[in-house]
Amino acid sequence: MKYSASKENYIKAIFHLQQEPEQESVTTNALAEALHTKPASVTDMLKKLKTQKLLQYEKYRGVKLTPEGKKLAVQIVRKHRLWEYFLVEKLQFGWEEVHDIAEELEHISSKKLIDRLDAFLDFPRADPHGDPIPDVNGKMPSLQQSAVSEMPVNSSGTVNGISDQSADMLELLKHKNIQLGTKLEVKKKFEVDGSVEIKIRNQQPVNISEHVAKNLLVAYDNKNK
Amino acid sequence: MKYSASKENYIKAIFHLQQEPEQESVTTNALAEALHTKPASVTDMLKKLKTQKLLQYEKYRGVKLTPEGKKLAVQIVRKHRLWEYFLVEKLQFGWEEVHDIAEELEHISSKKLIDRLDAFLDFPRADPHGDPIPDVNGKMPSLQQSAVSEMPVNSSGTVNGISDQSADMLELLKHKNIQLGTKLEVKKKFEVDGSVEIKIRNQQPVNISEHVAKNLLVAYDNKNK
DNA sequence: TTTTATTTTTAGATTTGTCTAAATTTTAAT
DNA sequence: ATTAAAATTTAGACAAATCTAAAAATAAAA
Repeated sequence: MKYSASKENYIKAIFHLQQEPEQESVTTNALAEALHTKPASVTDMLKKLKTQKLLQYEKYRGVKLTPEGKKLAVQIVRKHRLWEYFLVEKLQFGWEEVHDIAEELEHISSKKLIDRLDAFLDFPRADPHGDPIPDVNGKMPSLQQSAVSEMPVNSSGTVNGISDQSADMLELLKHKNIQLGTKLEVKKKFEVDGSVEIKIRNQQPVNISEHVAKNLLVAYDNKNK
Repeated sequence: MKYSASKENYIKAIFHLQQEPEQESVTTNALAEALHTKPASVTDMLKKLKTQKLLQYEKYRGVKLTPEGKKLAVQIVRKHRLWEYFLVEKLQFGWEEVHDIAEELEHISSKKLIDRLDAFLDFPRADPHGDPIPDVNGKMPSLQQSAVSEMPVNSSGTVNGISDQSADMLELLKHKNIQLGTKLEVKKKFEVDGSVEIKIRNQQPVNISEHVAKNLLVAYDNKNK
């Protein structure tokens, strides 16, 4: 079955909103906001998606994906994240630039394309933002991921994401030579201000502030590149 | 300026039909056929594209791209062919499978993406079908390309395209171990039946029929991978 | 528990791209 | 030079996805 880009966007948005804890059913207004559209448009579309069995919807009662809808959502997320990984890893894009492009690429329909891309990229487990990439069967890898601030002294890991994607943050990281895939080791943690001293291979140890340490995500289990 | 996938398809189709020799202006029916749509729809669209200054159109008089329209067309062709090259070269697709996927990918809007892709692929000059890929500025490389049948004895070149894309032909080539990028040398030419004996590195010389020789295209000048 | 405010839905329009059927224009043929 | 055939355009409709404004339902507040 093939769905329009617009429908896929609705399914994806519902999926993401559903993830939020204790967020059983998704509200019309929330969807409208997420999709930069108007509540009336959302109602219209929900009715269409319901007839396609992608979601459960009772008027005024909010919406929930059916298993089928969820399956579709996961496939879209898979595409989105694989393309993001490709853009950063192979085409040298910055983490911050890839979202919008992936937003378009995720609607390319060929399943074979995406599976081949997956293999070409050597089956990455997380995208450049540190979010897990579902495998061919839609299974999400359980990432052993944590912020640098949570790591014990002398432990090491590989940068695989960053939660604060602000320009300032990226600027700082670039300056400190930290990027996706950078292997680092925690040398010292300062309780006073929450700052952390880290060492990157072949470089002098550097100090990062609490803010940075909390927003720099590291994988310490998976061979994520 | 951004145009819908549909509009881009019209522009591309007109561009290709225009290429045909002595084909000054393109006809409504020809366009309808090329786009698998109805003449009435074409008329409607031409009126819209005219107001956007992409083409010259007088009713009943056929249509021609303006310089602006041509520029757009070339950009689309560039995208299409680069993606095809990517699919074959990096994702191991067969020549015959890539067209439809590239047909979708060519509408992804980011110019930066396509320029990065170009660099990543090392600026290929021809797509898997042997058609030239326009460069960043829209300039078509002049390919020194010819059919194997036209090559002098003892000359060599690299397979960069094939005109007969039939399943049978591809089957035969696969069997003979000939693929995109294969380097070959012409050993002998038989006038009787037009067949040619060629040698591929590390292999015994093989004989190909006149038909194959005429449809197997080889680059003997450009470093086309 | 009324009343008020918020959320959601309906009704009716709009835009884009398409279609069929009928009318018009051009081209080809007698 | 007419007439017949082919190509093209117009007119009117339709599906998808969106919108605004108004109505209805639910939730919150007095």
